[in-house]
Amino acid sequence: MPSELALLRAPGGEDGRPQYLALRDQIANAIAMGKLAAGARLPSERQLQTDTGAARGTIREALFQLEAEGLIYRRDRSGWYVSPPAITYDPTRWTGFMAYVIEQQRVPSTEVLSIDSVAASSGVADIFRVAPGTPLYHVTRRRSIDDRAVLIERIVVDPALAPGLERHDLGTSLTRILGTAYALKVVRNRVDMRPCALTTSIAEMLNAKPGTPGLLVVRTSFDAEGRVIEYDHEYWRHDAIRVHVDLDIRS
Amino acid sequence: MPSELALLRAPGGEDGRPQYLALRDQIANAIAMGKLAAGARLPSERQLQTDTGAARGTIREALFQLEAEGLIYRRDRSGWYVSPPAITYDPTRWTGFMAYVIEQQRVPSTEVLSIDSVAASSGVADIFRVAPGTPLYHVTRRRSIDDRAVLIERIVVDPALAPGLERHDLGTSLTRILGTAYALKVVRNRVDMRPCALTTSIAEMLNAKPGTPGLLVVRTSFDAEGRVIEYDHEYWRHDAIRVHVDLDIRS
DNA sequence: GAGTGGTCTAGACCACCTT
DNA sequence: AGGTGGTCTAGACCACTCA
Repeated sequence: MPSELALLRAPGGEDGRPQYLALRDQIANAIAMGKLAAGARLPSERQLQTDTGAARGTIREALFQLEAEGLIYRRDRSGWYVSPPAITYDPTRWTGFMAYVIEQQRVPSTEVLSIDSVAASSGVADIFRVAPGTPLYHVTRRRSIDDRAVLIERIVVDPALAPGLERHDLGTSLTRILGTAYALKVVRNRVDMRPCALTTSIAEMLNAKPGTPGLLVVRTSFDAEGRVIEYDHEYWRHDAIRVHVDLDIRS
Repeated sequence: MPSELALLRAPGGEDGRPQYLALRDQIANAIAMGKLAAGARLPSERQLQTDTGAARGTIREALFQLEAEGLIYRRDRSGWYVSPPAITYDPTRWTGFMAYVIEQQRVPSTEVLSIDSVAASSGVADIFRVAPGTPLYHVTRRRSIDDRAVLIERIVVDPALAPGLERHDLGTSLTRILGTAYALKVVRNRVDMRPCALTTSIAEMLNAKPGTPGLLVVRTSFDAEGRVIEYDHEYWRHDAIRVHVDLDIRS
């Protein structure tokens, strides 16, 4: 049974254009035309093989290409799916993930994967201005948009500033908890971003294949006294985020 | 003749770890230990085949993985090379590419690939607040760090604000030319960033393979009157850039 | 012209997800 | 249990780079 996608034998080869790019174009078009909606599942690789007559490796190259462009993603060993639109992230207006996503008419959710007390390594101790070995909270959370897991974050918080943090519901907004329960108000954010590949451990938690392209966001939040309130590593699926900054130039 | 890298037969397979990840680790280690310096060329894929006994496809998977992580890059049909360190880009302190790179002890260069007058499409006309069809300058440049091409940019400028722009040397800092020759001072920057894949035309100009991971930076610069001074699309090699923002939260 | 990566084929077996 | 993607092999020919 041919797939509903009406794929032609990929015409590449004769002209200079590689076959896998021709197939990429067909699928990209199907997405652009709305024949494949966001979240829809693509035909299986073997189905695409019989549809197009190409070898499986060629099919997969086309899929990898689309993945790199952020048009599709995979759930490990389950299938390929059309990526939903990305969320816009603005570090200058940071009010927390939940508020952010809701503002963009999407449905956020947060799961706490673990919360531990870990002795500060020398690097982290430096950032928090505490002695190496000082116990710090490590909170690991998974955040989803419309039920698709899009990021894993590892947050470090100083228990001296937020004693008993583990007794709060960390499945909501940590920024709000720190503000209301501990009167810690963020007045300055330092944000670093860079493309990366998801490591095996992170990829597992995102139900992705290790090596999937990602974006690493490192956020350091300070209060008015210059103390570090949160030190946060966020590993995003690269197709889920878009960064937007709008600001006056410092003189 | 074995390569100088002393690669073992990749041990994967017996344990759960895939062979290509084991090979990835060996190469990543060689880079971390300094056995492969930044800019150094890796052994050829066929050399790695004979070194490790793995099939070429497996070798290439390891290389793709390292590429996604930003550790290595390829020059199309020439070979694989160790990536130099990334440049840190701070949109809040934007003073122009040249100044930026020099500040980080690297050597920048800029080539003008083309400069044309193009009728404004409706989208661009909107941004510049001119009638669609109004002629606008389109400048395409290639910028390199230490002689490695790292980004292609396409800048749009309104000739009404900068008449005769094409008669200036655009191989230097456009920001400076606009400031000194036209008294156009940027006071506000809007920056959008997102991971992308390099299209065929961009990839060609960067001497990269189409589909190579990249980062797209869209920058819109305004002057004190709110006029758009520059509208700029920058396509970066993803391993060449790191974004850093440090700011006070707006209340 | 020799060597490089780029593309492509046609198989195979596996771990895991799904039903 | 059947189907999915994940991994791997062993070839082949091509376009292009580089010396």
